[in-house]
Amino acid sequence: MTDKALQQLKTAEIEKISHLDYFNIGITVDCVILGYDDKELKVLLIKSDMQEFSGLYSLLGDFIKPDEDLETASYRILKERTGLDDVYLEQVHAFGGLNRHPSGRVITIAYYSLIDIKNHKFQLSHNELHWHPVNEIRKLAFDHKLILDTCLNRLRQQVMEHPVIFNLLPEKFSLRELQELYEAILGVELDRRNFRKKIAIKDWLLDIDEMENDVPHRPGKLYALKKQYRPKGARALALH
Amino acid sequence: MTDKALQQLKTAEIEKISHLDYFNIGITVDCVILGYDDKELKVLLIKSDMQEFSGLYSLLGDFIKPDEDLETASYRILKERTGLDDVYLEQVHAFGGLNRHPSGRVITIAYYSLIDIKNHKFQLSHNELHWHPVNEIRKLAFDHKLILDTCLNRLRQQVMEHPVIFNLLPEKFSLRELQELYEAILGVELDRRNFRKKIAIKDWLLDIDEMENDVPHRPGKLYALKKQYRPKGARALALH
DNA sequence: AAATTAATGTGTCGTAAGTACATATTTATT
DNA sequence: AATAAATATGTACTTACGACACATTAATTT
Repeated sequence: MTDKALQQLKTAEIEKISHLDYFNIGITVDCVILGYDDKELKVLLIKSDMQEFSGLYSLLGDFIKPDEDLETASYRILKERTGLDDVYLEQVHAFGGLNRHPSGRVITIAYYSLIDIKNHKFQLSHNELHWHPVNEIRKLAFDHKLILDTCLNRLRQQVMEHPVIFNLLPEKFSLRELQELYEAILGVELDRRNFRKKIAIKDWLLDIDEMENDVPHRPGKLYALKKQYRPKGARALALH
Repeated sequence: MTDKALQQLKTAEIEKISHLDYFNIGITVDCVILGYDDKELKVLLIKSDMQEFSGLYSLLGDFIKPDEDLETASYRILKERTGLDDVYLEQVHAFGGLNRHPSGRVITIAYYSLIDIKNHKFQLSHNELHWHPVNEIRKLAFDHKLILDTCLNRLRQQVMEHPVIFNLLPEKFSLRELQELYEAILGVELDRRNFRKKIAIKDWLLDIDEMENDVPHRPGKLYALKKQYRPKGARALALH
């Protein structure tokens, strides 16, 4: 080994240390991937592979790569885990507590996304993935329960003001399905007449002149979200 | 140099590289520090010291230290720059575009804070600091104009629902002052009678039975925010 | 085929909040 | 004493919200 090479290695050691001072913070993106099925709001979780959290589930996340921005990273995770690339995605909050990750300092930026479980086929190659009803979740790995709750609160806010909820439904749906979804998200029962009045005022829906045909009772009319409210482009990002 | 030491240096080189792969992203906090003076909403800015942005101003920010969480970092910046430690602070959004910082990959987490300019003495040792009326700002260094606008939008939302605006005012204020502040933030003119009705319904204010005494016209009554709505503790963080 | 069941679909009334708008009162100033 | 400029306050109209009941339709059962 030449002196030059030695010097290079020493420099590396020094640089590594000074680097560690300010750059040894990992940055991840965590995705709260929400779906709606069986009249329940569900979140996609994976069994934690960390010793410290054995038996617990965690959200889907990954380190941000040096050459991808935040939205690209969260979109990549979604694509890798669900195979979907036409999803609603919204940044919610950054979490940076000192001890939130057992193996070092990791700051995470949390996103939530809304997908239609039924209308897409999954790459369920990762068979540690599971859909969990959000109401039954008591504990998650890391601070992921806090992240989940924060995202759910954001969703509840959004739902009252913006037509985001339709990302959880198939293209055509009945007003009953829509109401049940609102009830699942908000955790309250709604009066059918008042609900319909409220939706009518928003003027979000298109009467497509079709009826339900797979229900064991009187079929309801089907509606679709008006085009102008549909997320635009392949990557449906909510910009603020 | 022993073989062991050599090996250690080699390991350092490797670790530095793999470290660089995922940990060479800098993380900063940027603070949109807002104050209200002369019937205008103002933001505290500093002249950028970067070649690329010469002549432009930027928000106040700093790298996050390895041993401080996000709130601690933003609070530290506020304290360093304003000397204040009883401020309203709220996280707004993380910005992670690839080319937002000329000297490398830097992700920033933006906070806004509201302070009463007049009632506190400043450590204006940093005399590159200036208060700028937000309405007159056209361009800032980095992506700070986008960050500013994002924070202002968040503030406008909050203002309609929560009593955050009072952090910009002295303890005692008249309804006229309060209305002017709302008008400055929202950028609209409000009807005095309807405004007072709306504020009365909120039931935020305490009639302290004092009058203005420094105005060149008929003095108005003074009010204070009820205790229950005042930010609690030295570090007045808005938790969500 | 008739009766039953279970869901869809719709309207009204009372209450609360939002909006537009005008006049009397008080204080400082002239 | 008169004037100017701001404070303080109420009403009528419209719109949204919440509680509430009954007729209709289609599938299922008898």
